Formats: sequence, structure tokens, C-alpha cells
Amino acid sequence: MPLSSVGLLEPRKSPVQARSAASVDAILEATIQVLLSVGKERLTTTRVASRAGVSVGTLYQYFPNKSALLQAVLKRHLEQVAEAVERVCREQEGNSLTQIGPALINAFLDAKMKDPKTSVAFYAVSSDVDGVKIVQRVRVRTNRAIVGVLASAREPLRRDPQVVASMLQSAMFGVSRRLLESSTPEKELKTMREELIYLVSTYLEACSAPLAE
Amino acid sequence: MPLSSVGLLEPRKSPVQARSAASVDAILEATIQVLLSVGKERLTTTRVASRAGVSVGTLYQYFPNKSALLQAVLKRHLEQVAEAVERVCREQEGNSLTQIGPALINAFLDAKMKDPKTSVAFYAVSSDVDGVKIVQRVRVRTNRAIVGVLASAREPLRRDPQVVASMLQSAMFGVSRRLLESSTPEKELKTMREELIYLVSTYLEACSAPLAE
DNA sequence: TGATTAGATGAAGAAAGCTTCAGATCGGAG
DNA sequence: CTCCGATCTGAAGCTTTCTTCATCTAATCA
Repeated sequence: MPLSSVGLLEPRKSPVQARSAASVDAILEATIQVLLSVGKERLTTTRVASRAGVSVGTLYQYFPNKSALLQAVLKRHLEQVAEAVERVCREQEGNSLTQIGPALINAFLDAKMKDPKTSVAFYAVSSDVDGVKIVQRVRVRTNRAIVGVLASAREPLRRDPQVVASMLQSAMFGVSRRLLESSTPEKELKTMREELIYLVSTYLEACSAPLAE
Repeated sequence: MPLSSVGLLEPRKSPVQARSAASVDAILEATIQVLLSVGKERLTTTRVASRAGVSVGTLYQYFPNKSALLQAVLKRHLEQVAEAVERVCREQEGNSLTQIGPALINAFLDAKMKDPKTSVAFYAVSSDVDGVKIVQRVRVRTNRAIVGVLASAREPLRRDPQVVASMLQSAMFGVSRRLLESSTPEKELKTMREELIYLVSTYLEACSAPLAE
């Protein structure tokens, strides 16, 4: 399965007629389904096409190679999470750190743990497909959003917002990954979520300048 | 590259004569070197054997398949990190949380970031080789050690040590992964290490019962 | 030294899956 | 209704790499 990571990410052609757009969508969905049902090792372009109800040829009309196909679904998934984070950050603008922290964690975990099986599958895919680059882009976006809310918070930060945001991200990703790699993600979710909120809260409190002492 | 994850992890035979032990070692080392030089996509058993100065046949005498080979090197790497953590935990036994936290972080980061390139390469390998199971075993070991020191600390914990340990692990892994996936791990290491120590310190302090108020 | 077992060799078999492309079909404009 | 480009089809070519095994060499011991 030599996935040349050369692949252009973009579809080969843009849909002109309606049916082709439908094909692309079906292919994308089928990819995830095949991933979940047989795993990445046995995910073949033929199988994906078949599941999507089209022929391999059609698949290759829209994706230059298998790698690009996988990249496309990965990207879509990560962007959903990024959007969730950006959304809370916008909503929490101007609030106090006490509110921002928990809100951020909840939004992230909700988005990431919404469909644990899929998220887990994507971890595996990511390393076959030059996923790091995609992940990085998303990370930068997310980071920017977090720095934004932090800066807008009622309490000023005593520490570099950039670094604080990175730290928060690391902790969030660390926890979600741990959960997803555990055998029973849903079971531990509640506990770990609460603990993460606690961790982040104490951290943010410590980071904020003492308003009155 | 269909890596049947069925592979037995153990070598097919144990070395009786000295030269065979040497072969196994050479093969293991060569695997890492090939991984670093051409990447996992183009790592072939032939190439590894060639680099190790033996023939493919010899390789297959000690490893049932490619997957087992990769698992072996991955396992070795993870265990080194685990040992480093267990060591500090032993050393810090009975100290205060103020000391334990930083010591733990430093030991972990030192071990994990010792050879960033290799660590990064292993991330990619892990998902091809059923690495999750290996990672999990190591996690459990590490968790046990951390729970141990926490319990031995001068200050009693107000929170479930199990959960606290999981949280610490998640944060550590999250940060190290973030660093390794960044384009310049070494650059950000210092900053992130300090920040992580700060995070962990404030967290542990909050977790400990107030001795005097 | 001769016998016996451990270890090494590497050409070739076999499987697998990606990707192509020549030809069939569909949809819409005129 | 006709025509033409858009879209679809899927058998087969091609490449690649894993893995085996019959055979050869090295080490050990009596």
C-alpha cells in the first residue's frame, strides 16, 4: 500500500452536472464507512467505489489517488472539530477565564468524542497520508482562536497567550487521544472531562494576574 | 504493504550461538536506520536486511514477518521511556508534590525528546502495527508508577490518584506529541517544558489537601 | 578430524491492489 | 429529436514487496 504522499489534495475536476457532485459525496461517505467496517489495512479503492455505488474509474475521476481520497476525509473531519472550537471562542469572547476554560474543553471534547470510532480510525489514517500537515494547519487555526479569547478575557494574563494556548491545546489533545485509545472511551469520558476542566481551571487561574490581593 | 497484525511479537528462535544474537541486534538497529533514512513507506524487509549486512532469509529466521519486526523496535523504544519514568518515580518516593511534578516532567521529556527524529518515525509506525496495544501496556506500567509516587508524597491528595495520574500522563503525552509534530521540536522544547511544569505544579498543588490554612 | 546442528543465503513464487483507458451511457442544449 | 460533452464503467496491466525453502557455510563437540 504505497501511498505516495505526492497526491494533490483537490479533486481532479469540479462537478458540472448534479450527479457528479453526488458521486463525490457518496465516495467520501463510503470511505469512512469502509474505514470503520474493514479498517485501513483492507480499505481498497475498489471497495470504496463499490460501497459508494460507483466504479473505480469514477473514483479516480475525482481523486488522483488513494492518498488524496484519505486526505480529503481526514481534512473534513478535522475541520469540523476546528469549527467547533472557533465557535466557542467567539461565543466566549469577553467572558472571564473561569467560564472560558470549561466552555473550551466541553466544546472540544464534544466535537472530538462525538463519534469515537471514526476519530480512532482517523488517527491510523493520518500517519499514512501526510496527515501531520493537515493536523498542523488545523492546530494553527485553533491556536489563533484560543489566543483570541484569552486576550479578550476579563482578567489579563500574566503569561504569553501564545504559550498558554499551546498548552491548553496540548492538554486537550492529550486527553482526547488517551480516551480514544482506551478500550472504553465513553466510560472514562465523564471523569476525564471533569478532571481536565479542573486542571485547566487551576492553570488559567494561576495564569491570570491577581486582580485584588 | 498489508501488515497482518496477526504477527507473533516474539522472535522465532532464541539465539544459541553468539553470532545469531549479533544478527538480531543488527537487524533491529538497521530497522531504525532505514526508517529514518527512507521512511516507513519505503522500508522493506530486503532493505533492512541489506543494511544490517545479512540476507532477507536471516531476517525471517528471527521475525515471523515485517510487522513483528516493527513491533519489536517500537516496543524497545517505548520501554526505554517507561523505564525512565519508573526510575524518577522511585527516586522521588516520599518527596513533596512540589518536587515530584517537575521531576516527572523532566524525566519524561528528556527520555521522549532525546532523539526526536526517531520518536516521530515511531508515531507513524505505531498505527501500522497494532501499536496501540503496546502503547497501552506501557501506559499502564507508567500509570502504576505515577500513582505510586503520588501516594507516597508528603501531602495527601484530595483526588483520586488514579485519575490524577491519568491526567498527568495525558498532559505529558499531549505536549510531547505536539512538540514532535512541530517542525522544530528542539526550539519549542524549553518553553513548553517550563510551561508544562508550571501547569502540573499548579494542578498538583490544587489537588493536595491544604496542610495549613 | 568427521559428524551434526545452527545459521545464512537469495532467487523466485505468489498475492495484492492501484491505476488506466477504450468504449458505453447519460443529460441537456439547440 | 439529435448531438456532444460530461460522466461512468470495470477488466486487465503493472508494479511492488512479502515470504519461502532448497542449499550452502560455520561452529561445536567427540
